[in-house]
Amino acid sequence: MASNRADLAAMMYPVSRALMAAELPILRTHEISMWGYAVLNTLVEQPIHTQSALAKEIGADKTRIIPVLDELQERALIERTPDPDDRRARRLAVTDAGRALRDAVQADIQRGEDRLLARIPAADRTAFLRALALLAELAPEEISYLS
Amino acid sequence: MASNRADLAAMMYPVSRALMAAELPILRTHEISMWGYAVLNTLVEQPIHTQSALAKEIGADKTRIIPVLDELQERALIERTPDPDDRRARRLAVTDAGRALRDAVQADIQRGEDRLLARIPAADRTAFLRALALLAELAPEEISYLS
DNA sequence: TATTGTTATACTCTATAACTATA
DNA sequence: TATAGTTATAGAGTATAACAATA
Repeated sequence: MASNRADLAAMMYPVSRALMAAELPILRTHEISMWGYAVLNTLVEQPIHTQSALAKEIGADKTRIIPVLDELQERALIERTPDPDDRRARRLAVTDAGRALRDAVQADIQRGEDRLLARIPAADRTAFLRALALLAELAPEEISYLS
Repeated sequence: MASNRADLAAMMYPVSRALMAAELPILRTHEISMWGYAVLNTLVEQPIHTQSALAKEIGADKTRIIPVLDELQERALIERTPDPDDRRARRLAVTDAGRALRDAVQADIQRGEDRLLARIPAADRTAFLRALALLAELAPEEISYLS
């Protein structure tokens, strides 16, 4: 199968680092951090019932997102409401302002990404995005070379 | 263009993290670090005339690869020879043993990767690899959303 | 006994500063 | 004055341990 290609990780990791770096100026313009944006992006899909679940969803440690959630809440971009069914937990939901901010950020980011994707021949571009989406939907545990 | 897709970085970064994590057990088996493997991979392509150039090539700081080079040299996987034309510099080249090790490691890694790639429909797979290789060959500076 | 959220702490990785020797 | 290689140090980012409240 492999016709003398470079390792996948060796190709993908530097590219994804560069993609993240390219997002930073945009995020700064909107005064939000990478983790903050990741949280908004996740909560836009659906509210989440515990902070632990959110942390797991975005691949972060539960202790690491606490300052992020604190700031998002202060800025009224998310709501943390005590769960009446489990008084330990705090339900998380994005506010209208949070949704608007994430939409604005994403529009800027994807505008830049589209210019980059334009370098890929149209015939390959959709297949690339389809394959990438497929890989991204795999659970991390499914990406293993053992067994 | 974008038909409601996730951000590129949001898709690629977790995947590349998982790919790197999947390599670790293989690297451990061959008793080499990720950076050590990256160095061998680069030197297999061509010898390099300064450590700074090597560091830049693999996206590392020049101070960070020194212990890596020390160990590779101790294990006779690379050679560091003083450059007669510039006595500050040390030319870097992979040895036969180094080349053999990198070939063995790469075979193991790509065997695992091929199993992963098999999940992608064949019609998309080659286009995916072609597009990924194209992005990987861009200089990091070319991946920018400004201008 | 286990889990949620939290704080404080330790650890890892990475970049910066400062040095010697050459150019 | 600038660069190659090196060392030691500082910083950012991340994970671990321990705690109170609740299940």
